[in-house]
Amino acid sequence: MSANSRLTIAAHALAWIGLYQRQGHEVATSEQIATSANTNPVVIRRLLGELRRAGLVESRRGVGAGWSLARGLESITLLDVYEAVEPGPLFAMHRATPDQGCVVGHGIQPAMQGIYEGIEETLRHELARVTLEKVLRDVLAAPRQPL
Amino acid sequence: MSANSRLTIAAHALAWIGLYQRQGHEVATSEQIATSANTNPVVIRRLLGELRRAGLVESRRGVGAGWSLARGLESITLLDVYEAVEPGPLFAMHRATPDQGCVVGHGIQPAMQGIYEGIEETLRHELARVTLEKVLRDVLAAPRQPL
DNA sequence: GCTGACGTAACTGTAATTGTTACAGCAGGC
DNA sequence: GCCTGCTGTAACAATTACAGTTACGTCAGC
Repeated sequence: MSANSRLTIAAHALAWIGLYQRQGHEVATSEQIATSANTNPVVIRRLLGELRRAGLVESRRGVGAGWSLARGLESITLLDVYEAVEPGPLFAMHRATPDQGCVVGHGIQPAMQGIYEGIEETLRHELARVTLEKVLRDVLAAPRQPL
Repeated sequence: MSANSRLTIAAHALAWIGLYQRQGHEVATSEQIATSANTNPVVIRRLLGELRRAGLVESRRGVGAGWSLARGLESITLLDVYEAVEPGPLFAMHRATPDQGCVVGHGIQPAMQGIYEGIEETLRHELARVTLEKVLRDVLAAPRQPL
């Protein structure tokens, strides 16, 4: 489907900020997060900007600038992140509108629309069941690399 | 997500063939289906080729060539079509592997992997609940355009 | 051998994602 | 009042996938 990594990177960033704050720091910089995620700081700032628009994080400017959580990790779900970061639907319709003179061409879009809506609703429900708190817990539960 | 229309077009093609066969015809051509879906016959042949590999349709060559269902519409589910037509996962991991020296960078991929697997399993379950028979029923239930 | 459609390669256009550079703007410290 | 470090955002390149299109070899029945 040519899936993208936006949800993954956004969850990574939130988990990173959350852990960093638990260690006593006030704000995290896009530079630090980008290093952990092995990507470019601008990519992180873009994603965090969308999360801020959704009210999940806050940013400070000036000296001592950076990013902090607007809500606790336990109150943020993957659905919140998904909706902030993925605008479009899961499945697309025909590019060109099908032949309306054909029975199938005429009825296929409303039919699939209805089916897709139900499926996306289920997906949302599943995403809503996973909090970022659980994500961080799973992250920390990963087996340590033996040196 | 940059969603594609492959599942939609494949379902369209199967519903079209199914209806056409119920009207007494033996095989449908990619040309006819492409006209209904308002796309190119090659696009249809490519998709139907994948459905054939999955055992959902059959094709004849030579004179009187075309496509026919290998199984009844009531025994084909959207999951069958989805698996035939969409190879990859729903969500992607990081492009570059994250910093393994960072706790989050190290644990994020197994954590998200596990979460994503559960979600995709639910998606599959939902897709499996919809038969192509139901799709065709919904298609035919669409309100007629008044002339 | 003629015909009509499949099977598939090859190429193009378009769009999305990601990475990257560049630079203006802000806020606190000196 | 200027310096500094980071945000905010524009702009562009590289890569990739999807969809559309053309072209042509292949097959099977007449």
